Amino acid sequence: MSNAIFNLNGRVWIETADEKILGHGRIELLERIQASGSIRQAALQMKMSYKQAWDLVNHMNNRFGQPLVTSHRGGKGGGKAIVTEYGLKVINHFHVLHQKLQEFLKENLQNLTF
Amino acid sequence: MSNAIFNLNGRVWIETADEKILGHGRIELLERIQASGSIRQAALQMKMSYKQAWDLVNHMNNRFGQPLVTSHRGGKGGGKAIVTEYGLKVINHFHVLHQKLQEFLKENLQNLTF
DNA sequence: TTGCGTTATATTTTATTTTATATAACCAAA
DNA sequence: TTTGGTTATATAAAATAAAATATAACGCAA
Repeated sequence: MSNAIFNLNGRVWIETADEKILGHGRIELLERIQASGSIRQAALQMKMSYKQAWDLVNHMNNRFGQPLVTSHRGGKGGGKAIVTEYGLKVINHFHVLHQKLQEFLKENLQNLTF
Repeated sequence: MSNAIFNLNGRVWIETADEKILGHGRIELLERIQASGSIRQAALQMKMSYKQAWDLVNHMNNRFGQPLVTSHRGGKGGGKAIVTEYGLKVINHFHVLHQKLQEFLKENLQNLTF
């Protein structure tokens, strides 16, 4: 039977020896960049500052061996950002992990006795 | 084969509809209170302020149906805090969850391809 | 060549969180 | 009855984090 009061939740993330480099929030950011073609639009959608979004993208690009996002300024629309093939692969990979975790959480919620 | 650069990590926690009420850090706090018999000593060990530790304990006691920690001031040693039977049960339960998550993480690290 | 909307970056300001400080209440034991 | 070390609580100070602001660079399109 399920527990009506408490819920079991969780997160997974990718880290190096000393820092987190990819998790739930960054994945959402990547997806919104992919959908909008713009770091700024993605930031607005997630109610974060452009600076914060740019820092996150920059950090990911630095930590992974190759860029997950490439960007250009000027031109039609003022500029653009796209998620690379590698970035898309990372997103998909993370989705699988996330899905598996949801199953894990669902299974273990059943056993909660408090 | 395992991945030499990246690691997969994660956490689980108990929450109500609107807030987290028990996770990794609070469990460690409970354990240290149990071991030392003191909120203050537990806080010192975890390098957090007494206030922060007390707030966490108070929050847990409020959110769960019954207290996980009971405390008394004055007397021998100046006062004391103990983890209730219910609290001990919660700790053990969380340990099982944590252990299962570690296995989950270990299994899925194998599949990391980036 | 001018304007547009974005990327990229630095700096300042504001807000939030954390830590420090102070103080009262408490009670067993000396 | 005094001491000691803790619980419990409030307030002030300090440290961090977040947000706002400003500005240059950019290149396509009108």
